[in-house]
Amino acid sequence: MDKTYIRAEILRALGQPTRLKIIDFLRDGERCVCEIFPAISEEQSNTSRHLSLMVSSGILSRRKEGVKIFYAVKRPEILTIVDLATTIMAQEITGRHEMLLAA
Amino acid sequence: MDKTYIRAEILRALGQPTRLKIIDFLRDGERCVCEIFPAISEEQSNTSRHLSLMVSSGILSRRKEGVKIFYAVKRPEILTIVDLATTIMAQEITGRHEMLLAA
DNA sequence: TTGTTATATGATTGATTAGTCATATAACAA
DNA sequence: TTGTTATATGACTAATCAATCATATAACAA
Repeated sequence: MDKTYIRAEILRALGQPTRLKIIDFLRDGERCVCEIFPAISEEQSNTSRHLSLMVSSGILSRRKEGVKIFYAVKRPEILTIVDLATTIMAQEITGRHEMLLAA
Repeated sequence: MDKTYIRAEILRALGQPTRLKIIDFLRDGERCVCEIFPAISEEQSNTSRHLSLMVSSGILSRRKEGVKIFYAVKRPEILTIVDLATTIMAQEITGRHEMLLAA
């Protein structure tokens, strides 16, 4: 129940390439596993594990409909965080580029 | 140079309890290692490793002054991300609480 | 019922990680 | 010079992680 630990868990859940690919794919709305894993070119079982991890970290929501399970980004703040990471990445790349030019 | 991988690296650097404690301590401005490690109750060597990791991930900046090395949060977006994670955590806790009440 | 599709999970492997202890380096003071 | 303080790093360990393969479960169709 440590708050630092819970915050870290949320951010750690976002900090993995396969999971980021899933989140990017879910930007347009909910999708079932059968749509997600071919879209990100990962195995079904691996995709399923990452989806479960993100549900238990509070990143994704899960909805069952017949045989299919639909996943969606649970809160808009998630996408804001990912977008801010993109901003930081862009600034880093610019910065490193300028360092190279100056050298 | 994969962009998904770089974004993941930034978020992963934020998603660890000891590193979150460091970032929280650096909210008020730059601090040297000798101030940081007692404040977060971690070993000097462990703290130094986490600081180096965050510098190479683009999270912190490093400034040398005599014997001391001062670290600071490199970009305001970093703190925004951490604050959003706190918001998500609060919503998660509220949600789980309501589920308990409803059960 | 049997077959098919969608998803989850046990068992395993190799890689990465956080943390510790001891030591190295570097800057400055006396 | 010697001593002291601040920081970084090599070597190591135990724990966690991502990915894979095979298999289990669950829902529905024929």
